[in-house]
Amino acid sequence: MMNMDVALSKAERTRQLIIERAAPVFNQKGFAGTSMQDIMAASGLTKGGIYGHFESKEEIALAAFEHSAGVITRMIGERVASKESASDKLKAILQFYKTYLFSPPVQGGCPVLNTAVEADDTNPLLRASVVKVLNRLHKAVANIVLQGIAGGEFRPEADAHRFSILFVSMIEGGVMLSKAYGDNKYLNVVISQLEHMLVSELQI
Amino acid sequence: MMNMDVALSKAERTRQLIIERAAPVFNQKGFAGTSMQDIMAASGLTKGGIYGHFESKEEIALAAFEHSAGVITRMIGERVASKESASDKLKAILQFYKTYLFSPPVQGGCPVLNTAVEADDTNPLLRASVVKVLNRLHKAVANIVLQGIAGGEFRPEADAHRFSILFVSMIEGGVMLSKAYGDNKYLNVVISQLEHMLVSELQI
DNA sequence: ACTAAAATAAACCGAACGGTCTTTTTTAAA
DNA sequence: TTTAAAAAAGACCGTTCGGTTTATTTTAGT
Repeated sequence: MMNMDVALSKAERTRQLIIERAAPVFNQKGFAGTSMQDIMAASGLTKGGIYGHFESKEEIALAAFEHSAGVITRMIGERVASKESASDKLKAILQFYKTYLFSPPVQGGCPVLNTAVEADDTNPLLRASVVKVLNRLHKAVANIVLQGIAGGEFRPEADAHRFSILFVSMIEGGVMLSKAYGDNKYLNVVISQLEHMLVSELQI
Repeated sequence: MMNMDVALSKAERTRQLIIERAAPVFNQKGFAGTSMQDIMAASGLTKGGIYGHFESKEEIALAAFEHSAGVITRMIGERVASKESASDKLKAILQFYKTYLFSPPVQGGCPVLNTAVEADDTNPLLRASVVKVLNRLHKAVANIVLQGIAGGEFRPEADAHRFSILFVSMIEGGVMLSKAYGDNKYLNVVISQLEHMLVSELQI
């Protein structure tokens, strides 16, 4: 048996490959719209190979969504960490979403939006996973606002929780419109409004 | 053959029944997630009966989406028509969405959001239909703003097109969050912000 | 009441579905 | 280099898929 401490085992690497290859497929076609054939084609493995690593299609979808969400969360985290001020951090998130549709981290648009909309009435496990990611996102934004308040950069009476709800709603709404129209304009309008609100509602 | 002028033919009534019964199913499960079995169960007809009125599952989905969108468009239209001032008209739309998730006109949330998200990468026909509905919605909102400007109610420099983009994005984003969380709070925050923007950005 | 047409039921189609099982191949420690 | 275990292939499972076809029932004008 191979060394488990040094690196990923073959099985773990293959599992990861399946997840990475399946993620954009699920993100484009959805859970119901993606077949095992699609995952076979994307991963280059046969059914036997895939089911050696996962118990069900749903387990793959769950792992794929968490992977996609992780990619985005990490990219946002990097951009946020690279900025000092709270307003620069928020602007960095907005900048990230500006390039979202042209060069998407995971093909198919925003996995949170896609999965939330498909899963809310049909798949409790996926929905629960979406809620977890949304909570992370909300907390991240709210924490930046709170940091801005604590640092004297934002008004003390600013409502961090409320702002983060607007922040996320507007971005996801803008992503939906821009994807539907195939035109970045809608997302850009929303982002520029958020940049405006940053100044008019938060900044001292 | 029966009289075609007086009323809907049996065929037309049955076709309508299939559409009405299929609409909430498609809106909850999506196109890929809805099977002909589901439509058979919802309509009370067998496959043969259904396929006498439609050529394919896609044709039913298209008609169902247009029906769902029509229901909502009509409800909004009524509420808008019942108000005189532009700001009352916009407020009426917001009020309509406030009760959206508790008593949805079509089960499963917003058909525009649901269909846009599912169809954008997978179903050009459905996507085109979504874009049509979105255009109607945008024009309706923008026209109200323009009417408000013309009537001296809103500032002359108000950007109607831009406002309608924000209006739609925010509502749809709020609907997505509230549906995902199963909590109206998110949509309510977004709506109250839009009510605020109505005053602070449009009103003289 | 008769009848032709319209509407529906129900059996049926091949293909694709998610998932399993057995065999073969690959892997890596001894 | 051998060997036992792990991984993957590929045939196979019953079921369900969207859709068709044919037989039966219902409809409504005469």
